[in-house]
Amino acid sequence: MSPEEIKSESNTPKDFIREIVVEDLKSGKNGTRVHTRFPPEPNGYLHIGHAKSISLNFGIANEFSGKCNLRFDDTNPVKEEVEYVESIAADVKWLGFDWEDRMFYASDYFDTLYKYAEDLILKGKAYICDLNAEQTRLYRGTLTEPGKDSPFRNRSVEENLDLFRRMKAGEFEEGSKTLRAKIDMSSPNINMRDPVMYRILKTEHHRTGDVWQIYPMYDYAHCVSDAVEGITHSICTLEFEDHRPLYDWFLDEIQTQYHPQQIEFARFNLSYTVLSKRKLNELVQKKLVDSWDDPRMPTLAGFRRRGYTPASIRNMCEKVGVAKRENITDIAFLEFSIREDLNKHALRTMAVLNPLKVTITNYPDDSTEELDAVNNPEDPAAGTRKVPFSKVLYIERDDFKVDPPKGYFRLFPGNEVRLRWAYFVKCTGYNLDESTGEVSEIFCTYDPASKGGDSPDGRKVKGTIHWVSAADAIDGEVRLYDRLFSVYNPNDVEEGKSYLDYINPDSLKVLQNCKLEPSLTNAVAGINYQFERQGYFCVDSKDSKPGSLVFNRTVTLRDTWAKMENKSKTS
RNA sequence: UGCCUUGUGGUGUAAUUGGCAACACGUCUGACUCUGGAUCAGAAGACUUAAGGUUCGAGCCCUUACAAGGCAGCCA
Repeated sequence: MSPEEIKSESNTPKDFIREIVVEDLKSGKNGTRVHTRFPPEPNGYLHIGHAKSISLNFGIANEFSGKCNLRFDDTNPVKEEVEYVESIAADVKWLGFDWEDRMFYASDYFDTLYKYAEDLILKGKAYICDLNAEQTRLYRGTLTEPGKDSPFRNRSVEENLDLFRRMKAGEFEEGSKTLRAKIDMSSPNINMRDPVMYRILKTEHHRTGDVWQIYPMYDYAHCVSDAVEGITHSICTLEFEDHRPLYDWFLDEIQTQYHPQQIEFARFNLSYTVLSKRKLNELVQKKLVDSWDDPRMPTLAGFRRRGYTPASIRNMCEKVGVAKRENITDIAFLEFSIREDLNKHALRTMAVLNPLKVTITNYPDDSTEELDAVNNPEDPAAGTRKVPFSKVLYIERDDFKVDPPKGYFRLFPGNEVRLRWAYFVKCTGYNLDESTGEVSEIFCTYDPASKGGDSPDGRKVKGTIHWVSAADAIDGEVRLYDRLFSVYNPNDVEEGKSYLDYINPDSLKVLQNCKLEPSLTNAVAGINYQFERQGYFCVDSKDSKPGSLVFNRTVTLRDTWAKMENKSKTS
């Protein structure tokens, strides 16, 4: 990108990180390079919070003709597994980002890290400490009191080097020794109080197997990994702000060729859900959801199974912006984003979720006809399809009322509505189920002249409802998903309660024997459909089988009628 | 009670060397409509945490408060 382009770009509003990048490009700090990285620890599945970090890092690289690496921060073998690296890579790819040939691991640099550690020892900037974990904590001091020097702080370089090599060789027990940076035990920044660089861990590593007995800590490994990869801007979340002086200290002491700049931004939070790995894990462990990819989970796997598109997630991340203040993004942003995308792209179909039988009394008994239905009014290129019509149909139970409330303009005795893409029908009567008192079926007459959905006499109807031919319908299961929690911020609840007390009991409703239009027979996972007037749905990738289809509701359509009803109920 | 960071409509973000607080979501009207969807038009909603100060003029600069978040793993 030329300086002129950078200049003109800088007129449009930018977040503070992109501003820094632009400034660095102008000053030539890193030449013309922009190089970021997304550095997940492979100890869990990616969630929507990671999506923001991913689109920030890859997005910046793309915008400035730079590069973004995928790097697994795998310095703690006791928590990390290959299963996670695979799912993480798949999720990043699904989101639509490409690390090309740059998938790296912090463990790729274990040799380098070790060598630099010896250099630091040689410089007298690191020492082997025999304090155990408990003692280390005591010596560290507190937030308000300075720490005390470790009694091992002044070992000779020779002794330190010897001990470190023997640590590496596996001569010592776990927890018996650490390598520490020699900085300042009285620093007001606790991270600078001789932080541990290496600990002894006799656990097999998912990539390096059992060759290492010692593993580097995050603070040491991360900055060096960034430097080795030539990262220019190392973007992380706010809780690492206090670590920045340490990040810089290591790189200054080691004198790496590159010295990336760490920049912190506020992590993403979403209303009506939780995003901590611990809490998400607890939901799975306690079987409050069925797995990590349960469509109610805010994991990328969950959103994917729910029917969210990568574009909708990327768009939301962009719109939400990036800053340094605590925030909770309303899930309405995400819902807007998915509706915006699906409205343009989803194929319209008709599906009756709670069927009510309708007999068209003046329609010939054994006749069926094929009517043309538009696949997507937003996209003429999507074409049309045929839908079978016959004497007996199903309509949505909610679309008929014996006693319609004010403003209701669907079916009720004496009222005429349009069956979408079919005919005008007028309700002439209904039967009640004697035991329950519920409407069991209704009767209508149709106007043959209104075929296709318009009456030649110019007569208008207020309501249009969806329907499906009883003889041609296929049965299917439909899972209606809603927000997982019933409160805006489940992380901040009444004293004595936990987020688990606020799980939305109606987050999942399963409907059996829904009646779907026959064109849905061959529906497959990965395609988004709109069930007209209801919402967007997709085939469940796990439980759906040909012949016994299962659909997930991604999100409802906006429903201003429901809003009006709710308002009159509460007022 | 130490250090770091952050306070702008309900929510998320803007405001270019100090110059009428902008945009999006949400909310509310109305129009249109073969989806009570979409679309279109419009409205309401913030004296920018508070109090001082500098200035012709402060969301922006300076004080001092207050509030929120983070930090005492051999986690990341």
